[in-house]
Amino acid sequence: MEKEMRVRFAPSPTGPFHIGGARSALFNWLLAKKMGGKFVLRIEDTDRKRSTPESEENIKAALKWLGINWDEGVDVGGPYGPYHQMERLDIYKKYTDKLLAEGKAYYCYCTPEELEAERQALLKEGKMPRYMGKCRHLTPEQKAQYEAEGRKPSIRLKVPENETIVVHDMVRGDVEFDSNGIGDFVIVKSDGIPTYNYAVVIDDYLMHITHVIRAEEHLSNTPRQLVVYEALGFEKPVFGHISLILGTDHTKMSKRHGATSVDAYRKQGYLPEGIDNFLALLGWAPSGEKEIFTMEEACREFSMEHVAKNPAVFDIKKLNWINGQHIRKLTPDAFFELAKPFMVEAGYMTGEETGEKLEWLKRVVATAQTQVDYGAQVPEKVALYFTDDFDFENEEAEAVLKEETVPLVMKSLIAEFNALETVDHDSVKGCFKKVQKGNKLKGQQVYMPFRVALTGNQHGPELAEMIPLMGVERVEKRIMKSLKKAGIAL
RNA sequence: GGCCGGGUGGUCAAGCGGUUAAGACACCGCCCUUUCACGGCGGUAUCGGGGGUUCGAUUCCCCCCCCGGUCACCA
Repeated sequence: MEKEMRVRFAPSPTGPFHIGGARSALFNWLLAKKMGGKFVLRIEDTDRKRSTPESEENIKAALKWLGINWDEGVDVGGPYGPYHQMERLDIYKKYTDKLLAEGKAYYCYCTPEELEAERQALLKEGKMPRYMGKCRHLTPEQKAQYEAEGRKPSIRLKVPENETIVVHDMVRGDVEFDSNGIGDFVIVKSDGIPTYNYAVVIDDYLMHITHVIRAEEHLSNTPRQLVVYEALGFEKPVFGHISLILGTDHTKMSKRHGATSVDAYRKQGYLPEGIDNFLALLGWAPSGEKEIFTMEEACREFSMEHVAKNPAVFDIKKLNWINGQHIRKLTPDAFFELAKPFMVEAGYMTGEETGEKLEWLKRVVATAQTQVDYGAQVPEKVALYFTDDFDFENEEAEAVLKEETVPLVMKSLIAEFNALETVDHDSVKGCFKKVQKGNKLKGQQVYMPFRVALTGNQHGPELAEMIPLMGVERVEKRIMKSLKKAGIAL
């Protein structure tokens, strides 16, 4: 039997959850689901200065929102916990002691200033800055001397010389590195906390991770981690480095490219299925031509073999289109729920409405479902139902009302509406037809002036849909006001 | 700068030695519609450059160019 596939997502809680992180998590999740494996969520909180509980909560909430649930990890537990690195310090220590005892690692008493001086000197010579192993062979006397000075040592790993380190990568193939390009790096900081390149190896091994899928920025870290695997005698996982997401200027996506946090998109009223769909398409393509799909459909087809090597530019227009497609598939009630916070924010509702008022709001919001790409766009689309105060959009619109048939059209239409027993789409439509035919007018001559008088705009939703929602009384008031403004008497 | 990765239309991308080089977004036009949107149909536009290998290169190899990543007691 094949060994169970186990993947992980291991963010550090140092800021709002980034869209790039979401894609890494998504690819891992897709792979795990596809292969019937397990997805582990580990929190890498060893950077005590930047890690915050808020960030961790933000990440977990965003993952849940996106539908990326974890089988093992923080909060849910699992057989290989704990899943916060700061709770695993004793575990790392055990391995560090072993490395020290075997002479594979050593104490380094260099100060940041000394390190910086060495780096600058190397740079000056045109060499690659790296640690040259100054403390590699300290005598007991020298150590005692440093200790007496009160220097707190860090611990470095001895990196073998003249070796070719090859990373077997699922998306890039074999990538070779020269071990001489890597200096003895720090595995435990002077405060006793392990560094990323060290802790990640121990954790991945202990958590039985079989496939490490992460962003390309980690590719050049991988040879360092491989050295740790060797020193510890651990079996290595398979790696897969997916490309970066770029901004429109082709540099790594950052704040100046607009919203980069998952939260920002959630707050704009994007759908998790829209974001997932878009992210999945960045670096991966399904075999067919269908580009709109659910998470379930995606993981059925997902394969690392079809993951692209080249970085992808984040195109908000395509995201909008994809999200719009998912919005159109929503039930009216689901769409209403999506729109609600924005409607409340716009002051169009309180969220406490019930009965007829609520039903009316739902009907109004429903008119926007084919018009928007994300929730925040709803209020502007339905604004005309909430205020009777409007201007003509331009002179061209106002000019429409100067037609000589306008007074007749207006008078007849309003009379017809008032005579209606039930005001709904079909009956209103009937009124338009009756007035049009009865006066032998063209559609343009009746619909357009009425639209302009009613909304001030030449474009908008279907009149037969709009009028029942506004009610005849309001319609009449708005018409009269517009005509007066345009200087037309009935 | 060293090391590493990448380069198919404006963007996301199929392609894996022989194709009229898919498809999607965006853009333009047409249709539907009273208008807009939705939807439908169609169009413009691409293999970074130069050498090889081969009967034949977008596809394989080399060089150049361009872009990106990384060189921390951050992850």
